[in-house]
Amino acid sequence: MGASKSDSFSVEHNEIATLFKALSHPARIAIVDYLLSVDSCICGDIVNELPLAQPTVSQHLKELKNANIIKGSIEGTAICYCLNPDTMMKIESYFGGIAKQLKNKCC
Amino acid sequence: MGASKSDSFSVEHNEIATLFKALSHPARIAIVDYLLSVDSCICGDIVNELPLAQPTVSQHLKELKNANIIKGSIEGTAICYCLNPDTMMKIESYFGGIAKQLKNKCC
DNA sequence: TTATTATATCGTAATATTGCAATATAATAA
DNA sequence: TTATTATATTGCAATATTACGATATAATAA
Repeated sequence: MGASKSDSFSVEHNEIATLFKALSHPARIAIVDYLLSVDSCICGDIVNELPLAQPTVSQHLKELKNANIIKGSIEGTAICYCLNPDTMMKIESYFGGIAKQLKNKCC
Repeated sequence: MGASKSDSFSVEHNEIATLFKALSHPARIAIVDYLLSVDSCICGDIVNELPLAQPTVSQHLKELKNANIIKGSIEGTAICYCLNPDTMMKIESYFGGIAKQLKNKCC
């Protein structure tokens, strides 16, 4: 074995884990951070921001896009990426719920 | 190549990514969920809850412990695990900050 | 002491991720 | 049409993760 036994877990648990997996690499956190710091949506500038080759950045962007953390829209020759507020809010509310529950129970 | 180029990224970005990596597996999300649902802190019951062998669960618990997401205390022969509220609040505030910033900027 | 019970570690096979050079695709510009 | 520019995909090597049987450790019970 070696593959993750995702079938054995609930859809919800898999969804949350998939979301975190997309955010489990420093390059992808750096991309999210950069997209937050930029007023307008920037595309290939991300490649210049990161210490990684263009294909590697493209791969990371793809993973973020698959997880619905970012959205990309075509603008002429370039592609403009930005954060997806819906997904961010989803994660926030998940942890908001946990934080609320933790205030009552503790060991 | 193949290894993550963590040295090329900031300590902050690496820390957050490490935290999220600990939550990037459905089994570990299930553990967090279970610890939330249980009033008192439970130990080896986690093994019975999950569809995984004991060594595999132990390994997942170790990763959550290393990331400071859970804490373990010895209770006789057993070990009692519980969530670490500090780390949970840290994650909550990370997404809270993002949510706040996203309300102004959007594409 | 010798069980018993609970958890951790070792070793290893299967699989997944990371990174990049080379190349492909797609849209505009000349 | 042929560049040029921007991004995506392919293929592959290096490394990391996942899972578990076997075994080790640690604390109590008999």
